Amino acid sequence: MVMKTRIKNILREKPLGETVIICGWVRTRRDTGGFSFIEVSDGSCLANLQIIADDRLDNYQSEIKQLSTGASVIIEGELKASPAKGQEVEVHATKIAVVGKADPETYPLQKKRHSFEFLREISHLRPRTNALGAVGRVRSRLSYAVHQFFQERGFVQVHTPIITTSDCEGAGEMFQVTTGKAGGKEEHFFGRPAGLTVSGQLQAEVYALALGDVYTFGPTFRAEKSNTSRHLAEFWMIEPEMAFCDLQGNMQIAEEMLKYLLADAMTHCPEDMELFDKFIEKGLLQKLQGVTEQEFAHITYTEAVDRLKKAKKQFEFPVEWGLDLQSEHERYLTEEVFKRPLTVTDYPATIKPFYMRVSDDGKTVAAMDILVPGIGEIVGGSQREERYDVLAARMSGAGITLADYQWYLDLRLYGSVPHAGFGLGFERLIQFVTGMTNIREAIAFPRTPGFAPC
RNA sequence: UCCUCGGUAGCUCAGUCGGUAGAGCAGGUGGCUGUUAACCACCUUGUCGGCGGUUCGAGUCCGUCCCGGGGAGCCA
Repeated sequence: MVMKTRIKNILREKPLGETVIICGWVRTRRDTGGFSFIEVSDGSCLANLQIIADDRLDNYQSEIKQLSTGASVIIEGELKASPAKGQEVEVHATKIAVVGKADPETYPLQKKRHSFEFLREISHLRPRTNALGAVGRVRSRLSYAVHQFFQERGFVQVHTPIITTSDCEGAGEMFQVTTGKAGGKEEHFFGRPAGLTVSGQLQAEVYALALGDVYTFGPTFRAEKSNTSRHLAEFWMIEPEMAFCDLQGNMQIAEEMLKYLLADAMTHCPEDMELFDKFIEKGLLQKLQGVTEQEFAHITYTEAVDRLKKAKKQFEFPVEWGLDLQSEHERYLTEEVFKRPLTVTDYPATIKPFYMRVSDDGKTVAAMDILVPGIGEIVGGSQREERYDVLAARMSGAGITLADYQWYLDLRLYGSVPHAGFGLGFERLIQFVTGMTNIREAIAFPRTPGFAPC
């Protein structure tokens, strides 16, 4: 194995005069007289490294001058200060090995800008572009920051099951899991119908009532035929669950976490974030900076309904206490009224799932949604119903067979405590942080109805 | 799933009243001693999304299906 130096480190440390070995992919080649400029990316950072290759290289005519976008190379050379504008340093190659060619007649990626729609058709090649590569790095960093945030605060990560026999009411359609031996006497492998999880919440509650503060961070599946810029059939969700915690505490940790993650991306991925700010969403950095500095707005559902009723704006859908807020209503509130993240709490019990805690008024539940400009709902959570009888009644009302969820009810039978939690859509967070308008750019391999090419 | 706008060269797109298809970029060849989406000259590229219909004739009109964008519902 070669002792490669990553371009990120070269650009940070700039070890002038030293011999370095770069392993990467050609982005572009420019010839001029007796030598060529080759820009190489190795994925470690946004920036390319400029390589000077001249005709003293024994394969200059035979291979170097044929190098095209996408080809893989191993380059050995001396790092020198660059005399021209555009880059501080460059490598004067003493040896260039062409590892893998990329036929320019058929290689789909060109030097110019491609539409994201086109890049989606080549999801196996699109991380080689500046924008998707940057998303990949930021996503990785944010994934790390999620763990860091919770671990710093003593939360324990729980790996909740991917295959489950419990539906989480109100969380959409489940994909069914079978052995594939259809026809004849198909038996349920797990003894009863099973599916891919739509949420780890119910199981996270089990561990919260044992370990205190826990979180899950894993894939989630929804068999909804949703075809929008903010829905995926397979997505990642962060779900903290906290024992001895009420709605207030829940709101606090959610706001703290969002701000922590935004700040982390700006601190640790400055070049990538600058790319988004420049080419994807103008003013992105200012927006994110503002979010980290300001307190989130907070209103109750009832106040939201009042505001919407008094609004001069004409809405397509009716506003009435008891009806759920529509997208247009949420967007109006967060984008036009408050112009910052907005937490809406205390929704009518009739429009929220059984597990949310019924408030003293008997009409509302201790629910919270965090709405964000441009995306809408990014967090959905609640204080959970910890009273056995109230929960059982709510479940029966929702048409749930109590016996199937006795394990969930047991949590209220033995040492029940007030507890709360929420779900944060990881891809929606990535959208918000990168400015990507379509969620299909926020995940490496998006799965949507009719689309799962590899 | 519904509404709406699209699908034309490898990519981005133009194509008038129905008369048989074009531009930029990419790619190829040659030129250029420091380029930066390099530059200059020349050259190549088409199942006009699929199927069916109307017509002497369809990229263009009609039907239908597939795919994509935007919006909605569901939600994270």
